[in-house]
Amino acid sequence: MPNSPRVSGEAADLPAACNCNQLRRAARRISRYYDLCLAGTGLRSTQYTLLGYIETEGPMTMAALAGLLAMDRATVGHNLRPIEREGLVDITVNEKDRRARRVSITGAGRQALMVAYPAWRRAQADFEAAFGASEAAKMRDLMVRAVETPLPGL
Amino acid sequence: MPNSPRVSGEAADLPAACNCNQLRRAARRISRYYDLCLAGTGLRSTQYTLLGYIETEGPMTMAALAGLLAMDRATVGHNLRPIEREGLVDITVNEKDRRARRVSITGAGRQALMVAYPAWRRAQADFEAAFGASEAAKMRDLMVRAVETPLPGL
DNA sequence: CTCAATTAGGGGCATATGAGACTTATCACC
DNA sequence: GGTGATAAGTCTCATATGCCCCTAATTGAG
Repeated sequence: MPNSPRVSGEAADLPAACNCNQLRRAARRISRYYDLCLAGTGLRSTQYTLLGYIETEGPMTMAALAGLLAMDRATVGHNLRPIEREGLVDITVNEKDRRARRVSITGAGRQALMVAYPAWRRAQADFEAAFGASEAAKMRDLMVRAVETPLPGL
Repeated sequence: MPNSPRVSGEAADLPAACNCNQLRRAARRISRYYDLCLAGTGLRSTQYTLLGYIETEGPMTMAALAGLLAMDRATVGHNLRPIEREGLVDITVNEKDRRARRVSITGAGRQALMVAYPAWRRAQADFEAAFGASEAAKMRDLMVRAVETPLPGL
């Protein structure tokens, strides 16, 4: 067919030029590797990160967790469900402000974190060996700046 | 409590040092912004990207799409479902290799892409204005290299 | 003190993501 | 030309992600 209308000239390389697409592509691939390494520890990468923040920052509200993770409040609630069910975190009503919940890590949660730590270490080390440690540091810095970039309406 | 055992000394800043976490944090935030801009166009960012690849690269199998998107084959199948239902792509059996499916964009799919293009352009422009165009280019380059980094068992 | 605006979460919905087991089809080797 | 290995997709299941709308609680303006 002679007429397969393209969206536009500039759009021809859209996917490759799209910041969002490239970010998500890389996030998928790296997440798969970290999850592969974590397989068998009982924790997914999201859960490992969630527990890690609570462990290092101490008990906090879901909104605070959402801020740390650059995650929607509702998503935090959803993601806490499985690890609450397994007793890795406690969620209690904050008596000072009864709207809020206090999310804290349990002994079992710390245990799970310790068990998973070597697997995470392996993922981190493998990735940095292949990608380059300094490149990885550069990448993390860019990611932090991307998260902190103010965007209209967000 | 004096004894709140920490996982380990090195683990104290785990979440911030984790390549996977920082990548996902940024992907969440930037995705939210692109999706916010795309709201009302009828396409999510994933769907826009999927259609964009099919439009620019031409009809291909799900496995080929999975490769382009650094996405699991099953996930490609799932993500095609909504846009197939809405008639934006056609999925037909490849008669040369009856295991494979040929995924192609339809006229309605090109139309949807054209309608969403200004919104995508706005998201891209806004992000690069705030983050810096050269930083964005640097980021995309790092993301491509991350995807192409060989990892054991992946 | 009162009431509107705001904030914290929950519930429902839809898409996004990938593992694992399975089905079907192709290919390579003998 | 069988036959075992491999490849493409699907189905099921569980988690991940974020929207909207809702309720409850707090805060602020007057």
